[in-house]
Parts: sequence; C-alpha cells; structure tokens
Amino acid sequence: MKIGELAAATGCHLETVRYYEKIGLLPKPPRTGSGYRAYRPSDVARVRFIARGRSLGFSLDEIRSLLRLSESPDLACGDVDALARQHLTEVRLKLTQLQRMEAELMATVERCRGGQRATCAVLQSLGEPDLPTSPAISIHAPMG
Amino acid sequence: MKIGELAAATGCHLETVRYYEKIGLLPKPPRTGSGYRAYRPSDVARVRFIARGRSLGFSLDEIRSLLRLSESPDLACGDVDALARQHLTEVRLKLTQLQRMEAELMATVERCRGGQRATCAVLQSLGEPDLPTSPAISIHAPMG
DNA sequence: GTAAACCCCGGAGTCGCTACAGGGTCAAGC
DNA sequence: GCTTGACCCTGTAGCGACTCCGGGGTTTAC
Repeated sequence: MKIGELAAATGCHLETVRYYEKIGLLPKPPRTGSGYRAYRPSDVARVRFIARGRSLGFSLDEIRSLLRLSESPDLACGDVDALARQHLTEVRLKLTQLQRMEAELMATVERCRGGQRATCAVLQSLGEPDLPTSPAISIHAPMG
Repeated sequence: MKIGELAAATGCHLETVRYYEKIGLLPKPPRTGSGYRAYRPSDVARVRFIARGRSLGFSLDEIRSLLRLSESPDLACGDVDALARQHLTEVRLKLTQLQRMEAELMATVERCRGGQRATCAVLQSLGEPDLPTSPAISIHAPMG
C-alpha cells in the first residue's frame, strides 16, 4: 500500500503522513525498489489512532505517550486514564473561556444596533480596560 | 514609560510588545538618548485594545482592521459590527466542536474505571474508526 | 564600585501542519 | 515506442502569535 492509499484510507494529507514519520510518530516503512513507501494495513490503524487523538484535541506529544502506553502490555490502564482526565480538564477550561468570549461578543454586538461610530459598542468594548476574568486565549482551528 | 512598564501595565510580555511593533500593529515609539523605547500613556490604551481583541479571539489581522476603523472617524459602525458578528459565528462553531470533544472524552474516561489494559476504554476508543461527526480541531491556548 | 535589574538587537524555536520546487516512476493510450 | 498524466521522492520555507536565547549596553541601588 502506497502513501496515497494510506492517506485516502485515513483521511490525512500525505504530507501529514510523511510529517508523522519525520517526527517519529510513525515508523519508517520499508521501500519498494524505486523508493516508494510500502505500508502495511496495521499502519492504517496507527494513523487512525493518531487522527482520532487529534480530533479529541490531544497534542502529538500526548498521542506519542498514548501510543507508547498502548504498546507496552504490562502497563495498567491508569496512566492512559490519567492522561485523558488531565486532557479533559484542559478542554473544560478552554470551553469556559470560549463561553465567556461568546457571551461578551454577543453582548457587544447586541448593543451595537447600526448606530453611529461615536457610540459603537464594539470599539467601546475593546477600548475598555481588561476584564478581570478572561486571560488571553488564542484559538486556532485548521479545518480545511 | 519604558517597555517593561508598558508590559506590566498591559499584562503582555515585553517581547510581545516588540513583536507588535515589528509587525506594524504598534507605532515605533521615540527613543531615549540611550536607545530605550519611550512610550506614552496612549500606547497603553492601544496595547490594551490589542490584548482585549486577542482575548475575544480576534486575529492580529482582524485587530489591525479594527484599529484602522477606530481611527477613521468618518466610517460607519457597520464594518466593525460585521467583523464582530462574523467572529461571533466562528466562536460558536469552535464552541460546538469543543463541546463535542468534551462529551466524548468524558464518556471515554467514564468507561475506564481503573480496569486492565486489555479492556482500556481510552485506547479502545482511540483505536475505533473515526467519528462521523467531528472534524480535526486544534486548540492552542498560551496562558503564561 | 559593583551587582542586579533593566534594556537593546537579531535570530531561532514552538506546534501541526501545508505548500512548493525540482525531480523520478509508473500505467494507460496512441 | 512515446507521450501524457497521475503518482511518488526529497528538502525547504511558510503560516500565526508569540517565546526564548545569546551577547551585549545602561541604569539603579547599595
């Protein structure tokens, strides 16, 4: 199975597959005579594992530990669980911040009913001193 | 006012302030005899405007247009409002994705009650084929 | 006088990809 | 046999929004 097929089977770009190999998340596959990567079906499972972890918001480093844990059969489930729980905490924190952001934006936009610039609620809101509540948060969602 | 004071007054790192200057979001301030940046109080307001925009999830490019809009008083509020509304839509989309992520993580973690590796729900869940619902989303929140 | 705290600059590193340039390989159609 | 197009290779650079580092100069406090 060539890289394009693997990519199609997992929904990843093939550049992404190569990237995972480069950073050591995927083992280097054997090559055909002409140098093409030759994957086995188990590689599909591994890439799916990674993709699924990403879709749950795990970082590639976290996924690396999850993979290691999943490959050492003498380890208890507890480590995996701890990682997931910690991650859940982080997700909830981000949720809270995002909800606060939504409420504020909504209030801001609500106040601005096509009025004049001098009274624009959006700009006023941005000019106000910082909220006591919300720390700076940046959210970047590549969804293409 | 020196850059360290500006940073303290706005809650930014001073590298961040320099970065904003570098990309043209902050005007180049005058310098003292020894080359130190000398800021005026109005610069605090501008950096706060940026920080607040960031905390609302605006990109630096969006903030750049907001700043431009806020400085050209003959423009209507509509443009600003449209930007904020568009942004609200994006925030809501991210919220939905994050909520889905939370629900799934929670369900996964709940199933794992200190069981054995062979039946670890977290790993099982990661090994399953991809969800039909959730596209890949990555969230990065620098909160130092 | 000297040590600590501040400031300068330029450049590299972070994360998770994505895109590009400049080539090689392979299968199908004529 | 030759061409066309789809696929593959490598290496490198780019994105956004910072953050950190090295190697220096300056100012302030004791």
